[in-house]
Amino acid sequence: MTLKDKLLMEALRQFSAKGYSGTSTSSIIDAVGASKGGLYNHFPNKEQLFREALSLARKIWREKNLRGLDHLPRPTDKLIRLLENYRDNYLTDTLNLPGGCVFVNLAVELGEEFPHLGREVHEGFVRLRQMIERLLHEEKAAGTLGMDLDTGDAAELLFTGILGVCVVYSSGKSTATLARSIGALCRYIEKMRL
Amino acid sequence: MTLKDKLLMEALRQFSAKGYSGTSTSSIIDAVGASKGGLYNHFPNKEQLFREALSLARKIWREKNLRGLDHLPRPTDKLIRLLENYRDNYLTDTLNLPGGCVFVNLAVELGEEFPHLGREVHEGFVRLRQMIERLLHEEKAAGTLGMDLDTGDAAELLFTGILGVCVVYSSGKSTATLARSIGALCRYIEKMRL
DNA sequence: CTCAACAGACCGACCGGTCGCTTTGTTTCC
DNA sequence: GGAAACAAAGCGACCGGTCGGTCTGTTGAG
Repeated sequence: MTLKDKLLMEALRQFSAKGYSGTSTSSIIDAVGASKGGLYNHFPNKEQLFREALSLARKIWREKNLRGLDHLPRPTDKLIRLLENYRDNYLTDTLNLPGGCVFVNLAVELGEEFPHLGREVHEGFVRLRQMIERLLHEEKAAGTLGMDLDTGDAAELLFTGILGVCVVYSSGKSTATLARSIGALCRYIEKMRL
Repeated sequence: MTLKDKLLMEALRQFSAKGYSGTSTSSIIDAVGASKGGLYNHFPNKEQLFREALSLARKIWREKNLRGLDHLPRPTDKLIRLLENYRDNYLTDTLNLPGGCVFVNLAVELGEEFPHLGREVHEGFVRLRQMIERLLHEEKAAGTLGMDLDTGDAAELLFTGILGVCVVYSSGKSTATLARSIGALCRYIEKMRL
């Protein structure tokens, strides 16, 4: 693995756990046994290192959370799989994301210090919500979801629920609590099906 | 208002928006027109200033979110009122909490840098969840909630939903989205009632 | 006069970032 | 094939500036 990759992974680890301001370039360098010059050969400044670490985080998010969704024909099965992925592959990926979901953890700090990055993360949230609502809408159109269900409200519950789960897990790091929360969300989905 | 109070309020404002590491004592001092001596006359160090700002935040949380709950006899009405308070009095209190819910925003950063403070915040989360489940349990015991409802699962949905709402609002600061999310949670409560 | 409250100069440590140097790997020429 | 020439990667001392925190001096109320 190249130094750049090692620096990016370590940066993501530390940023996700300690925030942007709380992470110094020196501590990233020390952790991978590199030097200032080595880091600044690959990144013009700390902010760019952070941007690329966020890109890596987006890639990891997709790889972990969307895994196995395309095999499943039923939209609500995709949703349940997404939740299980959050529980089994994403949030508990202590190698890459020891601090939990970096987008949830840094949403605020970013919005204040780098408004543009904050907006990007916010748009990611919006897309997740839209994806959930689209899946619910698909299944409703297929007629297996109960005609009285408000897919917007249900999407809202699932979406905010997922983000809340990320907060609780980041705060307490309890896999038992994580499993209980994800389980409650999954059962909510199962109950809305006919 | 005394200098100490002004410093505490300003500290809470900045900590909630920029995090602990991202906020310097100097910027707090500048914002209230004070001096280093003035601040360190009242607080032995930055960490203690932060601890007392968190205590202030807990007081504000109770004042804003529990307002008017005791008049309401029906437990689920209390829950709906709590959600409305989050929407109308707490999250949108731009004077004290321009960054949104400080507990949600700092849950991660704290756990890593001040494990003890992180645990305190986490315990606050657990208490909120317990309060929600207790209210649901009360109403279920009163027989107006449907015997097949799993109060643990419902509490989980509402609890993680509230935290998720805090994240989204902190990230986007959209009152329209906030109203929609809170509305979805309220309708979820109303639907579970007989 | 006294003493707590406050102001602000000051301190060492650490921050993000630069720069000159060494090492390493690749290309080129014979 | 092998050595010279070059470019890129990596290193670490160093820079100005800011951090949290200290200390001395001033001030104003009782």
